[in-house]
Amino acid sequence: MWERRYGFPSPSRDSNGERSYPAEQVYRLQLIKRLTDHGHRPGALMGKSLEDLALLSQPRSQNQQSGPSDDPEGSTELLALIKQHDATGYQQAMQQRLARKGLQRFVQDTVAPLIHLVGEAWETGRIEVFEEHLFTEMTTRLLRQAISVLPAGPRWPRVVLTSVPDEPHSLGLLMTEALLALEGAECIPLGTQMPLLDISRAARAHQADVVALSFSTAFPRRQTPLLLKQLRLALPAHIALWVGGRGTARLPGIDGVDLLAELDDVLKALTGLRRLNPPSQIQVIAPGN
Amino acid sequence: MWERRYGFPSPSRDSNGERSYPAEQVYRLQLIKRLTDHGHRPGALMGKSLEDLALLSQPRSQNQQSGPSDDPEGSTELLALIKQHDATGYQQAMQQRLARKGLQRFVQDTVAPLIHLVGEAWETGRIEVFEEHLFTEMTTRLLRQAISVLPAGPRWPRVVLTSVPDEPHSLGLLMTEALLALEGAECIPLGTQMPLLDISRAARAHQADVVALSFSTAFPRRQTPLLLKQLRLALPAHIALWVGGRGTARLPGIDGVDLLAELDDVLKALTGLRRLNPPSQIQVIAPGN
DNA sequence: GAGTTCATTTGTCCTAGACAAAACAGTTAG
DNA sequence: CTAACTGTTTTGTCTAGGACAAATGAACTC
Repeated sequence: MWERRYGFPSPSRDSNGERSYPAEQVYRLQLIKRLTDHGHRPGALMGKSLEDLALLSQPRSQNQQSGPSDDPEGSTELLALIKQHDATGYQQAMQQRLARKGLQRFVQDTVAPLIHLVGEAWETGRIEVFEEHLFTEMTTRLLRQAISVLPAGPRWPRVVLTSVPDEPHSLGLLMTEALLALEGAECIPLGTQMPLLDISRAARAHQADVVALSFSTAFPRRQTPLLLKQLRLALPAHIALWVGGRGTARLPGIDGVDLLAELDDVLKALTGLRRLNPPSQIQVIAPGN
Repeated sequence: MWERRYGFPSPSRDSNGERSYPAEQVYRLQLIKRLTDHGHRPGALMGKSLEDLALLSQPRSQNQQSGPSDDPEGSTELLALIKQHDATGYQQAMQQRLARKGLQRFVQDTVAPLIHLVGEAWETGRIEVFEEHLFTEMTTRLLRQAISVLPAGPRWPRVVLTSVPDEPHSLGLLMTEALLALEGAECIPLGTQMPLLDISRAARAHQADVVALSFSTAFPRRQTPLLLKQLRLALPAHIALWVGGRGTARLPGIDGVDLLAELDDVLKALTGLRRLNPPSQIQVIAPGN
């Protein structure tokens, strides 16, 4: 469509008349993809030169006035380990931080900023695909292990954690699970990419009090509101719907959907829910709403 | 295309002239999808009645003559726990089996058959999406934890584990990792869905001796051979390429690609590699081939 | 300065034609 | 009777341009 409409890209044709994209145009398209993901409009980008595009990519971290210690958690250091492909070193450095700070602060002050940093590096192409994968894998393992050693006990409320189709990112869910499990909630992690109807079925089957969804920045913002409305409709009224992740920034409010912009809001939402449905009501089905 | 060619599906149109598929046709399409995935051809299925389609789906477990104790590992029992949505019970039952049998036998005798059983249930629609997700999540956690407690030490060879784009299944990789890690190999798990060029980059960056890929039955068989040839070409000659999973059944042999049809073959391949490159050569770059 | 209306942008659907690769079937040779 | 070769059919995916609705941004009014 862009080819027809803007004259770019303009691929050559192979012997079968099929489009063949020169590496230069592919690179340009990758650049454009990054920029459109950040809100730039295709029509405005098509005419620009490679330099102009590169310029637009850069000045992202300009807005934040950086203090004397902009990176108190050593995220840069951790990222450096990843970029050296030192899986063991990374794991040890993270374990050390986890032991020093405790799980909650570790998640909020170390993991979350690091994920953000990696996301930024990803968007600007400063990190290789396999480096990002290694990071995700190692961090996932760390968090899973940290969660698995938490003490057992009576848990409430029951929270189903998952993401919608086309949203494969699981780290946000895992961080949330860590925070919730710490506070004594019962987490039912169902992986990512669950069709809407199945989310609803899962919530009923597991007698969940809450369904928590995560959206990354990469998720196509376009369809999010409709998606959430549909899910809210499919879900029984007494089950809360929590939605978080950077992909929910600047999302219009929806009735019956709790937007958790920051990780901190997860804990607030939990407190709020518990105030409304005091612990005496544990095991009561459908406490009303 | 099917609509144009076979007259099915024949969706109604909404007010915008866009196709709208009745639930019955969607169900029928799901049935057809399952059958084509198992080798049936679309043209032959289109004319059939719902009953005929259902009949074709059934007789899969017919071939194996079932002995008196067809399910010695209690897979059915474990699956039942999943279908009762009893995550805790499943986890405990698995932990118990793991403790009793040891990791290697656990993986080969319990996890692998169970994954197979779940896959079968999935293909015939006898398991809900969210049940399959819960199973995957719980099993993943189990295996990861089992791997993480293995003792450290000098490890060789270095094996990069990943899958190609459009192949999101990770349990096969995780089982392989468990077996390899047990035998003292150094595993570098890079998650799933890595573009070919990045697999090659990763292998170089991590100085891997082996790249191990996993293909599930759901992977489009069509493109597998070409994919593997391309990857083999992109990869340095001294790095072995191991390919496994049920998606590689009936795959034509490819030069320089080791087909591991069964989990057991992983261990054989490891032994073979070690015989060719004896441990004295540890740290030697590109031992020739 | 905030809300409403209009114009533009943009993604996604529509139809129909063509062809190459894969799968099958039939034939021939050992 | 098996195995390799050849021709035919099936099947997926590409091609082209047309249309329209939802999303976005700009201009206007209160």
